[in-house]
Amino acid sequence: MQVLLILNMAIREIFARNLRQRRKELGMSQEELAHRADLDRTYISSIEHCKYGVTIDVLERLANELNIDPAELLVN
Amino acid sequence: MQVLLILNMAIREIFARNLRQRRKELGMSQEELAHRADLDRTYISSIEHCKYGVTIDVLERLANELNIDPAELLVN
DNA sequence: TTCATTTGTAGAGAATACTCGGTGGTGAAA
DNA sequence: TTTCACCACCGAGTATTCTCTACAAATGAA
Repeated sequence: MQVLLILNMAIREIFARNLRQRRKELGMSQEELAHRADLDRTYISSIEHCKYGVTIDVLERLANELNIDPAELLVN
Repeated sequence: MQVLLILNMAIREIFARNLRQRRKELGMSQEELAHRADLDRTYISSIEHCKYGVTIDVLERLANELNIDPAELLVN
């Protein structure tokens, strides 16, 4: 049952969870990540709350600053 | 040299190449893929030509119809 | 060649991503 | 308590994605 729930998790949630987790792993604030990826601070907060479906361009910039492969941010 | 070029390929191009390759592997037309993913046909053509940076929501729907993991469409 | 299928491209409009300025809340340290 | 760093959220505006219609070029089979 738990498995099914995880498998059905929408991609926004997967991305949000991976983003926040990786950001915290690096001890980086939303503000710092936003600045480095040339994005707005409030936008980082928004996507970590699944408010928007980010474009792959933004995903790439975030992955670059998080020293992670873009695809990694989408794996469940 | 070839390696550097591939590594520097923008994510739109990586996605475009993977999408077209996987679609053709399944013998699926742009029209059929568009219909199944509930997208416009001309839009499929556009993204295979890197005209837009797709959202992860669209990426997910395409991956679903191509029987592939969303992350796979972003691996180089 | 001829016909059918598929694909490329352009333009206009609707939908949504993304920016920007501000307000307030939480928890930890002084 | 006060201060500070970090975060959630709210409009409102700008930029871009995505839809739709139309037409033309390419491709392949008969």
